[in-house]
This record gives sequence, structure tokens and C-alpha cells, in this order.
Amino acid sequence: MADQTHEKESLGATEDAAGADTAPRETGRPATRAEEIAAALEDEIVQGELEPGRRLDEQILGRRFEVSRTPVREALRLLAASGLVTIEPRIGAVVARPTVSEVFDLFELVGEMEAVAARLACERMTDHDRERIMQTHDACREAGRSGDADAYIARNDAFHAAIHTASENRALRDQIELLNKRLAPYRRFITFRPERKQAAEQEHETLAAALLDGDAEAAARAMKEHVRMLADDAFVLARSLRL
Amino acid sequence: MADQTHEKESLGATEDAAGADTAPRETGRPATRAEEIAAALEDEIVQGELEPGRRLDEQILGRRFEVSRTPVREALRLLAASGLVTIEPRIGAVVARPTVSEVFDLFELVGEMEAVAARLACERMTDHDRERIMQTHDACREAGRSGDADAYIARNDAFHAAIHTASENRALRDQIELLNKRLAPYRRFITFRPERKQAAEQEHETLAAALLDGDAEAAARAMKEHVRMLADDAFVLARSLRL
DNA sequence: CCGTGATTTTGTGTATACATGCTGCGTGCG
DNA sequence: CGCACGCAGCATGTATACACAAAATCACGG
Repeated sequence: MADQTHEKESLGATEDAAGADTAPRETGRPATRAEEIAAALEDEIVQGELEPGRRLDEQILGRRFEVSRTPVREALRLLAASGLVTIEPRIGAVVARPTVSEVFDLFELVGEMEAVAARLACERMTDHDRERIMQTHDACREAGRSGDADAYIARNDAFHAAIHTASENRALRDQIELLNKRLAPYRRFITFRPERKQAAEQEHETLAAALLDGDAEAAARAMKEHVRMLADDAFVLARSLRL
Repeated sequence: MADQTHEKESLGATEDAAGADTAPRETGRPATRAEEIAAALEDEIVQGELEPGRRLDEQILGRRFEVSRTPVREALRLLAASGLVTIEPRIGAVVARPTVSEVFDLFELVGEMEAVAARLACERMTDHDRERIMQTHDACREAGRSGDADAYIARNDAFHAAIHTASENRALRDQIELLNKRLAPYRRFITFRPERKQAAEQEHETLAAALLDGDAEAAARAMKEHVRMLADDAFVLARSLRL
């Protein structure tokens, strides 16, 4: 039972190295069962396999992961703390289903924070950061042409992650990436749409130009606009889909 | 029958954040034991009774709160998720003791976010918000003269809370207040110092003036500067105290 | 005297059992 | 026919027991 080579089915398994470090926990220490379960559930929520509002029954999950309720409970607590699930006493856990207004607030917040990150990145980035930003931007553009939606999402995340890293503020970076996880279920619908992808492309160009040009304010503005457009599209699409 | 009102608190309503009652009244049970314990521990950490680095033994805490280890564990998980304690597998929980660099990042982040809140508040505040900001500002000034440090801290928090509320973004507000909790152990040393209080007073004046004047950029700048000064003083003091 | 390794001890991680409050449905009354 | 009350089933909250890893202690040898 000591052998912890978890051969779980896992999911896509095509873990992109660039976006792999989206986990704020980099303890490097051996993971506990609860953390493994939390990570697995988080993936499923972010990937949209578990839709918002879905009930998360402790016993069922326990059977599914072949553990008792205890680690499952702790995993759910972890996810609840990061805002991905909601737990109400004596009721149970469900995948978080924020109100429209809450999603709006989250988009606005992440926009502001990404803008801060862009500004700081502009002021602080090393040559290596600059290179990585250019590189991920190019990769993003390339994926945009190829039309592979999954690849595009991964590259897009990598581009943004490069900016977060360049901001040289770990707390900021962690917060942004947590917020993006919470918003992932709502972004998914958007990023797949070709016209959005094209617009994002354009916005990325502006953003990258400002970054490489060292114009912090322009970069911040471009980033905020970028997120705002995304949010707008998300709401328009949500409305048209009666979500 | 539970007569607990699950009413969500109205945003601009009579919300005495000034009170910040440290005494968790146990009228009935609006929460589970784990949450009660988490709240109690959070208070003790924020108040500085539990210093950073202090070990949090599950069994000892269980005896202290007269519960088994289970709710204690969940409480610790809750606090860990909010960043107030650190849990390492097979090691246990300790009150979070971030590195200097991490504290620096946190101060910078909270400064940026408070600045965002100030800007948004400037653009969105209702008459009621405006009144509340003025009112809490006056109270703050008054407490500054009286010399009651605890009262001043409470009023100061209320002033900032009024701005957060006026920003009309709940997610932003929650994040800022969480960050402030995490920084509380390090702010404590500063806020008590008279010269810092006086400087803060001045900065508050500038900030309030910009807010009431509707100058969003000036308000954001003033807020960022306000937090930056606080952080600077905190680091200077920490160095002089060899912390 | 001190370093090194085995042993004990302690505390966390997980499992299981019990208690309590919610949910849903059926029955009886208005 | 509709609604309220009550009961049974069940999921969560809490307690307790066991397994195992890490720290502390001690014994032994250099």
C-alpha cells in the first residue's frame, strides 16, 4: 500500500510543459491522497467535465478514488477554499455556480490583476522573460493558424503565464492563476470560437508590442481591454445560450 | 426550526466593520465546529497571540476546544487555504511564516488591489458610499487624536472597508480583506507607532480628498503610496527589531 | 566527548463507526 | 383536491481506532 504510483486513468494526459506549473503548490513534497484527489477534481472542473452545480457526494467519490470519506472531505475543503466548489454545512459540496454578477466581478478582478501583472512585467522583465514572452506569443499565433483549439488554449495560457512570471510577484501570479481556474468553466465556451480567437490574436499583438516596447501603461491598458473583451463575449454567448 | 437568517448582507448597508468583534459569540450554531475553531484560530493569529512559526498540534487544539481531531484538522485546512497557516504532509501545521520576499510581494499585491478598489470606488460610489467614506474617515481622524491604538486600528479598517465596499466588486473586496488578514501579523507592529499613525493620517487625507473629488487616478495613486509607505515602515521596523 | 545508527515515541494520514440534521415521500386532515 | 405533518432513509458532521512516517531519544562505538 506504500506503492503510490497512481496509475489512475487520469485525463487527457497531454500535459503541456508550459502550462503545467499552474499549480500554486510547489512543495515538491510527496502528495497526500487528499491532494491527489483535489488535483484530479480540480482538473475535471476546470476541463468542464464536472459542470457548475454538480453535486459532489463524498461516498461516491470515495468509492471512485478507492479511499474512505476522510481524504475526500479534505479534498473538497481544499477546493472550496480556492472557490472551485461550494460547501454548505449539512448540505454538502457542489461545483461552484457563481451568479452572473459574481462571474462579472471575477472577470473584472482578473482583468485588473492581469493588467497589474502586465505593468510590473514591463518594468521588471529580464532578458529571459522577454524572450519567453516573445516565444510563447509566437507559439500562440502559430496555434491560432493551425486551428487546434486545445493547443491554442495551452499556448494562450503559456503566454499569459510568461507575463505573470515576469511580473516577479509570486503572490500576484498565484492569485491570477487561481482566479483563472475559477473562471475556466466560463471561458471554455468562448475560446473555441474562431472570431474570438482572431480578436484575441489582435489583442495579443498590441499587448506584446507594448510589453516589448517597455510601455507599461499601454501594456496594462491592452491587458485590461483583452480581458474585458473576453468577458463581454462570454456574457453575450452565455445570454445567447440561455445559460 | 432554525431561525437563522441567511440573508446576504446588503453591500452598502449598516455594516459595522468597525466593530470587528474579536469575541465570537456562540449564539446557537450558524456554523460547524470546524468553522468556529477556524474563526477562533484566525482571530488569534491576526491578533498576534499565535506568532508565525508557532506549531499547531491537532491533539492539543482538540483538547483545548474540547473536540476530536477531525474538526480541528478541517479548521487547519481552512486556514491553510487562506494562507494563514502552512501544512506540510507528515509534518503538521504551523502559523504561516512567509519569507521576507513573500511578505514584500503580499504588500505590493495588496497595494495594487487597494489602488484598484480606490479607483473603482471613485467611479462607482453611491451617495451612501460617499457618506460612509467621509464618516469613517472622520472617525479615524478622531481616533488618531484620542490615542487609543485599538480603536484606531478598527476605524482604519472601517475606512478601508468602506472603500472596498464602494468599489462594488465583491471578489475584489474579499481578496483584499483576505490579504490583509495574512499581513495582519506584520502590520501590527507598525500601526501602533505614533509617527506612522500621523503619516497615515496625512495619506488618508490625500486619499479621501481624491476620492471625494472624483479623481480616480489620484485616488489610486494615493492608495498605492499609502500601502507602500506602510510596507516600507514595516520592513524598516522589522530590520531594526531583527525579525 | 561526540558522532552515528537503531529504537522509541509522537503525531499525522486514513479508515471506520456513531450522531445529527436534511430530504423526500406518504398519509391524514381541512 | 391541496397542504401540512410526520416518518423513514440518507448524507454529512464528529468521534475513535489503526497504520505509518518523521522526529526525538538513547545506546554504542570511535
